Amino acid sequence: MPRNTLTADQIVQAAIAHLDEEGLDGLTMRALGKRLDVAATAVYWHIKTKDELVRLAADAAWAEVELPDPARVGWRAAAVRTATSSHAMFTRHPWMGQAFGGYLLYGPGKSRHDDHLLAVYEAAGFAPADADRAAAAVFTYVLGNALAPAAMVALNRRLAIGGEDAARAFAEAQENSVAIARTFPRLRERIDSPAASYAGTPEDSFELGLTGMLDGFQARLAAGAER
Amino acid sequence: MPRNTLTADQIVQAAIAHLDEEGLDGLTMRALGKRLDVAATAVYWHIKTKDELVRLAADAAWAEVELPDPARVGWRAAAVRTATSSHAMFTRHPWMGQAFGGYLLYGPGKSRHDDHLLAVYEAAGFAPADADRAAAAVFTYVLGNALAPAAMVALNRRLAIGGEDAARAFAEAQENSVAIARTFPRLRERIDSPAASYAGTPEDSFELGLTGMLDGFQARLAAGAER
DNA sequence: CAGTGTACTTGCACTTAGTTCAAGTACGGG
DNA sequence: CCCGTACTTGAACTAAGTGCAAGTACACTG
Repeated sequence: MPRNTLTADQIVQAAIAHLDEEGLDGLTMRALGKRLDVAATAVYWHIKTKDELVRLAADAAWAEVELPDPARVGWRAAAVRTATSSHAMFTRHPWMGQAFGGYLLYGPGKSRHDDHLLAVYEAAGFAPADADRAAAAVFTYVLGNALAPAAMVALNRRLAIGGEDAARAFAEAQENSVAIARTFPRLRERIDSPAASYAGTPEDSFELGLTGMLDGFQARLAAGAER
Repeated sequence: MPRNTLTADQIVQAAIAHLDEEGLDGLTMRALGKRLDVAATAVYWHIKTKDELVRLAADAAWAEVELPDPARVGWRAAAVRTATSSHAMFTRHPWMGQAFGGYLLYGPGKSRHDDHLLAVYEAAGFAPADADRAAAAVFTYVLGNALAPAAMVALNRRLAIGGEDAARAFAEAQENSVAIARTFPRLRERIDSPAASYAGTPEDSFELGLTGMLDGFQARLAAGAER
């Protein structure tokens, strides 16, 4: 093995730094090569494609997020902290807001966030379906907020996705369009399992998450509080 | 003026059809030209760039959304309908989930959704700050959910944004990262106006929107309802 | 110490996609 | 019949992802 040799980890760290500084569009293989003082194509020995590189960078970025213990701080505080720390991660790495769209579905076990968020509500004694909906609602709220900084970066820029088998993926997307719950590994497990006791449809999840929010607003309205 | 001539509207309609069928990545100028039975570069006489074309397509797609009258159906029903119809639009046009990130900031007065959503809560008698937060929370919830179908399309694909002046946009993005409220024209107007009575910070908006949701969940938890 | 295989690294080149531009073309008006 | 305006075209430039054949350097073996 040569001595001063590239490693996949070096590449991922350099990619994160580059993404943070230049944004998702700033990450070109040639630019990354320049940063590593290496030919652009040298990266391809260690990493299959640019997509995989971004995914690895996203994995590494998620690992930075500190997740609270719901048993110690209570479910409300845990939910808020989970949401805010995740949001802080999105703020620190704005490219994640864009990349996470694809990252969501890169496979189960990749993100600790979904499992943890669900556990928060389960620990509080929510009925399974309600825990699912609450976790999904909070996460999509964070994700929606995370898109704001990403949108600012995207201002006056170009957004593009590329790949093959568009028609099939498209059909699948429409079929599952409302089912963000399915994109969380443990929720998917529960939903797809034959023994699952999950009774709600994806539409239920969306509607009830929304009405859950409205209940909260109504309480504030009733209290007439101008905070 | 020649007889069988392209129009900007024809191009936009073709672009929407193409985006719906092939996704954001499927829209290449050459493919669009083929669909219009015209050279790819003919489009450039009518439309400045591909970015502008996507923006025009997004404008046209938003125009399809039916928005309810809060005075007639009540604010809760109006909020749900606004959210669901907007979500349906994102489902019908999954590329919007990606494109909207940039679309959000293309300028004020482009989307009816934000104004309408705010009006819903104002009509219900919410305090201004609470109305802002509720509108922002609901919208980000929809937006987060909308990202799920987009994510499915993005599966195994590539996400990229391109453009210039990255550093400045990036700094601006970080500064305003939590302020999704600012991305809504009327909210921005209220926040930036010297006479504004809006007292909350963007962080307040995020935290209070979140706790508003949690209040709703708590009510459901207390009711012990397994719906 | 010489040889050899493995683990990289490199430059070249191919491809796709956005965009520009000089050169056309067609149609309405005079 | 001519001419100008309003388009349309094909060639070409650029940037970026990626494959490939060829090279290089290090560790290990004998």
